[in-house]
Amino acid sequence: MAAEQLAWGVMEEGWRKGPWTAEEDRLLIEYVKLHGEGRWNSVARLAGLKRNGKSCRLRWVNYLRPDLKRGQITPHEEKVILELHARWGNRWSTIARSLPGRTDNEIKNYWRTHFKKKAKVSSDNSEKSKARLLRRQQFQQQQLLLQQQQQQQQTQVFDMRRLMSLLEENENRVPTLPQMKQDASAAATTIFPNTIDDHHQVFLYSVFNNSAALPEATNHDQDINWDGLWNMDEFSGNIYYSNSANRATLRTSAATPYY
DNA sequence: AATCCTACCAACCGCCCTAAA
DNA sequence: ATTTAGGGCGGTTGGTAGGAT
Repeated sequence: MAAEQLAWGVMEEGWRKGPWTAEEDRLLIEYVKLHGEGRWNSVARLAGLKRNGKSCRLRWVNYLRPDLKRGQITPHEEKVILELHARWGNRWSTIARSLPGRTDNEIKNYWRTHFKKKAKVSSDNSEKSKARLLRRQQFQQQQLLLQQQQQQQQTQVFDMRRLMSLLEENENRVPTLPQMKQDASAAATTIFPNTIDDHHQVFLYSVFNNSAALPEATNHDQDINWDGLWNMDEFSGNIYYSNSANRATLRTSAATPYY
């Protein structure tokens, strides 16, 4: 192990590792000029570099390529990253294809440093979410009792404001899609025992369902509710995006009932 | 001034896929 | 049908810089 100790910038099995020197960069650039991209394992032999093919490819793709965009990620790029990550998850290369000049590595690093922490905070909040869910269930039971008392005198009033408050109370939870449908239906029948019909149920369900359509939802610069957004690891496949844009949509819908 | 902490990011690793031999 | 080389991808590591204590 003596001469091949695993440290930065030392030789391992004949290959140099660690940070690239300016001279190595120059040799690699020269190689690509002459031979084009590809055949990376030939670089060592043809360019006189003591780097393996993988290392050369990575250096070129992530750092030396002339079409790379330097500098800070712009707010617009950040928005694109957020939207595409919501859609694709950690498929960094797929996301990178939508951001010319940015590499998957760059985007991945950006994501981890800027947003991963929020995801952790969100995960820490999951216990609180469970407590909120319990309170919500209790609330629904109360509502059911209340509704039974009022049922006799209930008129055919479509009170969307009550629905709004119920939805807002639950804004941070992350239900599954079947739960969402069930909840929408339950909320509707709780509040509108006599009036709810298929038409209204379809509407209520679409309200919940629209909340999961992030690309449209985050095409706004409003404050995003990160708690709901970053919980994807824990709730893979059951993502619920809650943000002010959705609530704004809901308010609009409430003001203009959907018939 | 020294130490600690955090953000940033270049580079590596292991796994996987694909095409050619 | 199998093997192998080349390359892509996502996860992780470790060095560095700068700010906070």
